[in-house]
This record gives sequence, C-alpha cells and structure tokens, in this order.
Amino acid sequence: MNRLPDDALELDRQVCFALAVASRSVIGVYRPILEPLGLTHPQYLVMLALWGDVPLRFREIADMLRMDPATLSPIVKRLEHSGLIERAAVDGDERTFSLAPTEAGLALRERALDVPPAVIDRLGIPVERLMALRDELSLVIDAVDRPA
Amino acid sequence: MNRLPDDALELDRQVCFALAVASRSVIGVYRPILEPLGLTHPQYLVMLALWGDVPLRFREIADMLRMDPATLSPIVKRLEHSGLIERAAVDGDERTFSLAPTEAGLALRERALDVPPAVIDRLGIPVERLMALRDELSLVIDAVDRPA
DNA sequence: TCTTTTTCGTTTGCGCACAAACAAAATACT
DNA sequence: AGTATTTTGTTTGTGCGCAAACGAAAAAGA
Repeated sequence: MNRLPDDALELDRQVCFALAVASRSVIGVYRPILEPLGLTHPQYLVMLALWGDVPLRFREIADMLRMDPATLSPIVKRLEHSGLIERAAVDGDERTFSLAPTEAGLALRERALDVPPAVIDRLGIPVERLMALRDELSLVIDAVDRPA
Repeated sequence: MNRLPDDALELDRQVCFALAVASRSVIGVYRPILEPLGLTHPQYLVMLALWGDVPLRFREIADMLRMDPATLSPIVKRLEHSGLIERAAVDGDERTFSLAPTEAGLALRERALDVPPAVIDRLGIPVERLMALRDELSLVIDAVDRPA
C-alpha cells in the first residue's frame, strides 16, 4: 500500500500540490474575466452572496464564504469604496451591520451573468463533470470541518 | 440544463467557491502539522521538490511548482535564511543558480516523513479517494493549461 | 563584431489569508 | 444593578500570489 515513507511523501506532493495549483489556476481563469468588472475573485464571491440574498450581516457573509473576519473586513471596505455595496445599521446591535448592493452593485449583476459561461467555456469541462468535482471537493471540506 | 442565468451564477458560486475553500482548508490542515518544522505550505512544497531531486535550478523549481518567479524568489530566500537550503553557481550561466538542501535541510526530511500520515489521518479520507481527487484536479489543471 | 532580442531572477505594489491583540457592545452571571 | 464573559468587527504583522517594471547576462541576428 502507501505506507512506505517515500511513496507517502510523493503522494502528498501530488495531492496537496494539485489542490493548490488547481485552485490558483481556476482563479487565474476568472481574473481576466472579472477584471473588466473591476472585481477580484474574493470580491466576486461577496457580490455573488449579496446578489442572492439581501441583506446579509457581516458575520453571515463571513460564515457563508468561510472567510476570516480579518480577511473579509478590508474586502468589504473596498467594495464600499467602489460604490457597489453599502452598509446599514442593524437595529438592536451596535456592533454589527448588514450589507446590500447599491444601485451600481445591482447593475453589475447583469454583466456578471456572462462570467460563468465564459469560465466554463474557457475550461472546456462539461457541466456535469464540474458538478462532480464540486461534490468531491465538498467531501474534502466536510472532512476538514469534522472535528479532529 | 444550466443555461439559465440564475442557475449558472449559482453553480459558479458552488464550483469556484468549493475549489477555493477546499484548497484553503487543506492547507489549513497542514499548517499546525508543518509549524513545528518551521515550514509554511509553499516552503514545504519547495523542500519536497529538493528532497526528491537535487540539484535543481531556480527556474526548474518554479516550473515544477507552477510558481511565479516573483513568488518563489522570497520563499527561497527565507529557506536559505533558515539554513535549510543553499544556492550554488551554475557553470556557464551567471544569471541563474541551483539549489540543494543543506545538512539541516536533509535532516528535516526525516521529520517530514510524518507529515503525510498526519494529514491523511486528520482528513480521514481513503488513500484511493485522494488519488482519485488528484486525478480529477489534474484534469482541471490541464484544462487551464490548454491554450484558450 | 556589434546590435537586438530573449531569458533570468529581483524588486515593488496591491490584494488576499490568517494569527494575535484590541476595543466596544451585548449577554450572562451574581 | 454591577461585574464578568462572550460576541463582533477592526487593526497589525507576516507570508503568499501575481502583474509590471527593472537590470544583467546569454543568445540570436545582422
């Protein structure tokens, strides 16, 4: 089996490495497609969340995207500064706030509709295969979430 | 099918998102395991490369790891500063150099042999499933590599 | 040979990821 | 009520990822 040290190191190199490279590669596919929209990939994910459900609290977005608050905070600020989203007070809690797209943010959604087809076309991978990949990745994510 | 804009955006959110989250999650699994070795994940990948094959030129490592030279350059410097690797001149080309583990770098390999089992144990995913995932990810990487 | 182009690694700048330390507000406890 | 604890978002520091501009050396072309 794969108990031999050398083989283990080799497999390790392949798996963790493939995951990291695939992630960077696919994000790299998005980059030129998102660039005209003025969005980075993480910013795109935040907008996707807010295009689907509004309003969302800061904490809710962080949880949905599995993003550290310390990471999300500056991203939200940039999106605000870009005029794509704006924050609103949440009654009864001065600590948090909710977020929603602005007029411009909603308008951007129309242009964003072209993004997924462009990415899928660029990848040239059948949709059902992408869904299988998503399921496979979900297993990994769940495995990590499972308490040690 | 998946031609409807809303569904496309939804699938997009799921796939690109799952890939990014899975990558970060798995690297997060490595973090506490690599921390005692004084390595980050990218640094670990460089060491893996040099534990398998020496000497390697800077450019060769960058190609193997699909890493931008601008990204690899500071990583190499940190590994040098940690005393784990050292550079040697390549005869006939003053621009580049080769890299190889130092004594300490080779010694670290022994401790690194425990890393893959620890990761696999933490994930709790069968090895054959990991290999399947690796193959699936390779397809994605190849798809991106395929010229548009 | 001399010039032009290509290849190399580095540096700078910007954004993201994450740990750690913080400050302020809400909640729980006594 | 008054204190302690928890929750929430921000800030700071370090490292990675990538584009762009750079300087130097090698290779190609004239």
